[in-house]
Amino acid sequence: MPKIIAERSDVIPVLAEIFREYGYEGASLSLIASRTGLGKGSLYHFFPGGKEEMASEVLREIDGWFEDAVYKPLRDGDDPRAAILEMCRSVATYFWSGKRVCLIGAFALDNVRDRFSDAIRDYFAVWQRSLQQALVRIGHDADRASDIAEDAILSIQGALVLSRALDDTAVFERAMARVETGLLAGPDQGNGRTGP
Amino acid sequence: MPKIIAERSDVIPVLAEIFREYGYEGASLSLIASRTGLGKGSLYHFFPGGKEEMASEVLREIDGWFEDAVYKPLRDGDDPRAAILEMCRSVATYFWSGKRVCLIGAFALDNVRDRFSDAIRDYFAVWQRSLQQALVRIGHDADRASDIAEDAILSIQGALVLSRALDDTAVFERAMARVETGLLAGPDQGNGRTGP
DNA sequence: ATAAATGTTTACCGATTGGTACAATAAAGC
DNA sequence: GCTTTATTGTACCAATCGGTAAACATTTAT
Repeated sequence: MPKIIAERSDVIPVLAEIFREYGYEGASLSLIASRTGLGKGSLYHFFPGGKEEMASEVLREIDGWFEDAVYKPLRDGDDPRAAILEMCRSVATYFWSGKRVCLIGAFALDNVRDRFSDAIRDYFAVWQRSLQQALVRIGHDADRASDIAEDAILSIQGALVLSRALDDTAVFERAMARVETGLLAGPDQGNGRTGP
Repeated sequence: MPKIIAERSDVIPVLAEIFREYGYEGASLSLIASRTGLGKGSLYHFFPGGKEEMASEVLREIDGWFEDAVYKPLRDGDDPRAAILEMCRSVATYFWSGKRVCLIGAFALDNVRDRFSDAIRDYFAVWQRSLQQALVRIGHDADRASDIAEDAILSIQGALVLSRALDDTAVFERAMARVETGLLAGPDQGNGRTGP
C-alpha cells in the first residue's frame, strides 16, 4: 500500500466539524480539501459518492457515538438513574455547553433534510426510545415516560438554538439543569410539565 | 411610475418562504427570480444590497409581525393571561403546527448567523423579555419569570426541530400544550421545571 | 407632447461549484 | 527488482454562483 497520511476514519471527525461550522451547502469541496489536507483526488477516492457520502458517514459516526455513549447505557445500564445523569453530562460536554451545534438538528431545519431524512429521524427516534426505557425502569408508566423523554430531547435542541442565537452558554446550562431535574423527578411527584 | 407587477412589500413574503425552504445559501438568485417572477434586474432594483438585503428585509418583516401579534400584547395587553394564551395560539398557527420552520432559528444554527447576528439575537431577546413581563404581571417574581419564559421559547424552537426531524406534527402540538400549561400555571403552584 | 423617474429585460462578468480523468507516486507482495 | 495495488496531485469540465451593465419599456409630472 502507498503512503497513508490519513485514514478514512481520521477524516470523518474533521468533516463533521466542517459541516457543523459551514452547513452542508456551505462546506465547499475546496474548503473541505484545504481543511482536511487532502486533495480532491483523495477525497473522491475515500468517498466515491462525493459530498453526500461524506455527510452520510459523518451522520453515521455521530449516531454511533451517541449509541455507545448515551443510548446503550440508557437501555441496558444497571442503574437507569445513573445513565440519565450520565446522559446529561455527556450531552453538555459533547455540545460544548451550547457553543457546538447539533449537526443533525441543524440538518433537520435545513433543506438537506430530505436527503438524510432517515438518518435524522432515526437519531432522534432512537434517542427518545432509549430515554423512555430508562424512565420506565425508574417507575414511570410508558406514556408518561414517552412524553418526558420527548420534552427533554426537544429542550436540549431548543437550548442549542437559543443559546447560539443569544450567544450565551448560560442559556444552555440552565436548560440542561432543568432537563436533569425534570428527568430525575420520581414518578410519584408530578412536574406540572408533562402531565396530569 | 412604470408598470408595477409587484411591490417590494409583496415580494418579501415570497422571499421569506424561499429562505425557509432552501436556507440562505440554498436560495440561489435564479431560484428567487423564478419563484418571485422577477428578473435579476428587478430584484437588484428593489434590493440593491443583493441577497443579503433580501434576507435582512425578510428578518425585519418577521420581527415586525411578532412584535405586533405577540410581543406587544404580552407587554401592553390588559390581560396578561389572555396574551399568553393568544401567543400560544399565534405561534402554533404561524408555524403551521411544526411544518413551517422558524427562519430565525434556522439562521441561528446556520453559518449565516454571524451575518445577521443582531437581528437573530434581538428577535429572541425581545420575545423573552416580553413574555417575562407578562409572567411578572401574573404574579411571578422577575427571576422566576425570566426562567419560565426562556424555557418556553426554547421548547418551541426545540419542538420545531424535533417535529421536523421526526416528520410528526403531533410532537409540536404536544410540546405547545406543555408550554401552555407551564406558562399558565400560577406563581403559587410550582411546576418542578423551573423552580427553586 | 415631452422629460424625467421608475421598472424590466437581457446578456454578460469572473469566480466558484461539485465532479471527473488521468498521470504520477509510493509502498507491499512476489 | 519488478509488478501490482492503493493513494495522491493536477488539470480540467460544464454548470451555476452572485452580481453588473446597459438598453429598453412604461408611466407620471410638467
